[in-house]
Amino acid sequence: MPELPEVETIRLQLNNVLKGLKITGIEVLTKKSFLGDPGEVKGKKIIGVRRRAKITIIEMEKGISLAIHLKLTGQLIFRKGTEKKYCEQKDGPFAVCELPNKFTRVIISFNNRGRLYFNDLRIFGWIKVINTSSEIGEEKFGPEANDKKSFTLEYFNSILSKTKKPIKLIILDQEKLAGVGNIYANESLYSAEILPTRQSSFLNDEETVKLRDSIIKVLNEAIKHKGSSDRDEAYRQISGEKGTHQNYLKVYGKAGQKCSKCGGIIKRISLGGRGTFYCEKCQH
DNA sequence: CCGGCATCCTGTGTGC
DNA sequence: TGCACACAGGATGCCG
Repeated sequence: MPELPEVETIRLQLNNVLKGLKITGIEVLTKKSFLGDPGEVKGKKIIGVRRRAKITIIEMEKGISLAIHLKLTGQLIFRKGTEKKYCEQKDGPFAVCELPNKFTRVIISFNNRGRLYFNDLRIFGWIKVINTSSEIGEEKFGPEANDKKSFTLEYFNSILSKTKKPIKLIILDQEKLAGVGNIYANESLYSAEILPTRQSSFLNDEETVKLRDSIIKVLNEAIKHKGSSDRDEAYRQISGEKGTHQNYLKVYGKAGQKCSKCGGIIKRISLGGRGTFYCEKCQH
């Protein structure tokens, strides 16, 4: 679920509330969800929270970090015993009125009585104690997709020219471009008016420029709107509130509806085993 | 090396 | 109402 904009929103908010705190305890409720020794981080002070691709990295003193991947259904909810809890959605697996809940896998406690709840319905996500960034394969990731300085046009041209794969699969490949997931791959291609199935090496110069601009623009817009909580509404900000960018999506999950630009019908196909949405009329 | 598929899990929605 | 099946935002590992 969470892609770059959602993880970036969480990172920013966690950085605000966790910086300077000490970890006082780690409770692992589901073994598969926590990799490494919880004792290694106990008592450590938090220096800051950063992000690489879709991984949140809580950096502590002595070069130790907690790397967190939310995969499809992970949530990170921060709460202090005293503060008013967010409670809008009472039912369903992603409601966070009462914590811990059935899907809470790890609870991290801090010296200000705050707690960070890692919830994950499908148990695909993980928290990992790391000493070096290579333990999460950081050096393998491509440039950050929302950063026009590292994601250059020259770089984009070079990776596209080398492959015959459909363009959507390339922008979803974290080793080529870091942070784009299924929602924003669909939205970016729509914005650039390019079909997801187009062969990468056949994009012309104009299309390549437009697609790069669209990816950067779409991701940064979504960050402004604090991410998308679509469909099952798993994604939450650290307060438990939903994001708002779902209200701005143009094609993702909209099969059968009218395109807002041209009135054409939004189609759904499967590409690389993932739901793929596009407007047949305005994407070429 | 590549594409395609199954896999890790649990839950919801749809159609018969 | 029951049941079977499709689908779900990610990423890896296996196969031929």
